[in-house]
Amino acid sequence: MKIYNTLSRKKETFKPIEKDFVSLYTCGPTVYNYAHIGNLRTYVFEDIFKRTLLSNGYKVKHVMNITDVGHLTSDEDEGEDKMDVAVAREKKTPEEIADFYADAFKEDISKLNILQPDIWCKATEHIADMIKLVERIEKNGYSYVGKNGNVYFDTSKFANYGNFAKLDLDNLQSGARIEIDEDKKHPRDFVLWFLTKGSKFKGHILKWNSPWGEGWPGWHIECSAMSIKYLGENFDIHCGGVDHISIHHTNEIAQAEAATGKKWVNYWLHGEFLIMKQGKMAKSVGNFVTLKSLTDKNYDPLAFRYMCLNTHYRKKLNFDWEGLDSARNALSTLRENIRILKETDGLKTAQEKIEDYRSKFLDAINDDLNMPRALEVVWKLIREEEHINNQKKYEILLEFDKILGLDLGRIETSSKIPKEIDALIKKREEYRKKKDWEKADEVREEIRKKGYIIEDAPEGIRVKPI
RNA sequence: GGCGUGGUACCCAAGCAGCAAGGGAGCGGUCUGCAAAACCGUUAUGCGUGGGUGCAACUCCCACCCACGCCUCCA
Repeated sequence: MKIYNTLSRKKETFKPIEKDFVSLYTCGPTVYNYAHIGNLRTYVFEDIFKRTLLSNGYKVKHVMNITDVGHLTSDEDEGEDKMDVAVAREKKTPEEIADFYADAFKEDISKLNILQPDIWCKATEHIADMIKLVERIEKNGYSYVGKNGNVYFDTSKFANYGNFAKLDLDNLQSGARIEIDEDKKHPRDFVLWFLTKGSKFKGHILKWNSPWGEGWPGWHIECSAMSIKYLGENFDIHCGGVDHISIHHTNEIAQAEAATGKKWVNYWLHGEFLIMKQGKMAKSVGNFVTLKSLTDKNYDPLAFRYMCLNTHYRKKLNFDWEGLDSARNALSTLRENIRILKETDGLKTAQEKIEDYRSKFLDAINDDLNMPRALEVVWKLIREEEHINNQKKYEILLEFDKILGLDLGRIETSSKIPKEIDALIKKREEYRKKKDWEKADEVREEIRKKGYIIEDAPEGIRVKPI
């Protein structure tokens, strides 16, 4: 399969370090608030990627972190800690906040049919690993202690700093948007370990002892430390959002490689943003839409998943409600077709035709996860009239769904129809038998008002909640 | 100011040198007592604008316009 590697800015043929085995690290959520659908788009992309790896026969070891250490509102040694803000807002302990939002996150991804990682790792449970990594960096001479006592990474010592993000270091306007920190040798240096004592922000709750004094870890160190712990000093793939390329991942690479002295990650994949009319969605901007706000409006979470699949992961996705409606309708037609295929038979099967569809589908997903093209194959197969029988179509579509994750086999059952509605349906049937259409239509309208739609399909009556 | 991405029908969106995928919506039709669902047909001589290279350009090159992202925590 081919994937676009941010390291080379090219599509590359994927070759894992170990045959048939893939080590995968995906940047996880910060848990001081709900995830929004922009965050979730990235996890959907990563899920499609993981499912594609699995369908190519790889065993995948997937690690995802949970950032339950607060981030400062600025990467400098100032600003409030977001976790502390949540603590003040919700009057809970940091642990309670973190657990609450981590659970909410897991619920969200489960609703989106996203496969769980093999290992969840919480930052607060790996402070010792982070300290060890900072010590290695220190021992190798890549760090210094500022006047305020914070430990900084010395980017000038790391020869390839910024190559990953193609940063033009000479032309970066440091301080253009943020205050230059006097304690750093260079504005682009970043904190490995914050010291409580030196911090301008005094109310910080989470803190630990370290060789440099009591404090808390710099933001970037957690991913480096935990991924190395679970996947080794050199592993296959690291994923995240595009916003992380220039700072977070650039710094992670610097730290990890300064500590180990070897190449850290072979492939980097980044998902593009979901944006609204007024720009990107961000927790810090506060213009975010959660999955719950979708389900509150009776959208199937998988309609959002379909919406994500309709655009390539490296392209910005414009979110609006019309677009979500469009995805919902498409998914519903798709499911309806699957149901019909399951329940009916058709023409004779031409095996070579099936193989043709299968290979086109696999070509699409293996070409840097081209899901719009994969969906095209799905629709063409659905509407294929000539050569493939319905049972075969049904089988192969469910096979495709192992990657799409749209739960296409799900059938909107009539099983939970209340007795009251059931009685009305019987009543309507009686009118229909007598050809009293007026009365029958009245009953249909009554059923509709109670929230159900009746369809007189050729094979019988179907009832669906609206 | 620097770096980057993108502008394809009413909307979303593939394609990226050789007859412009797919979905949604609209319209017309088949089916139906009527609906609904489903299906069929239909909607870009055109791919932001202006130049250039090529037998051939949405696809390559140059300029310009517009939008968005990153350079600050952020998916």
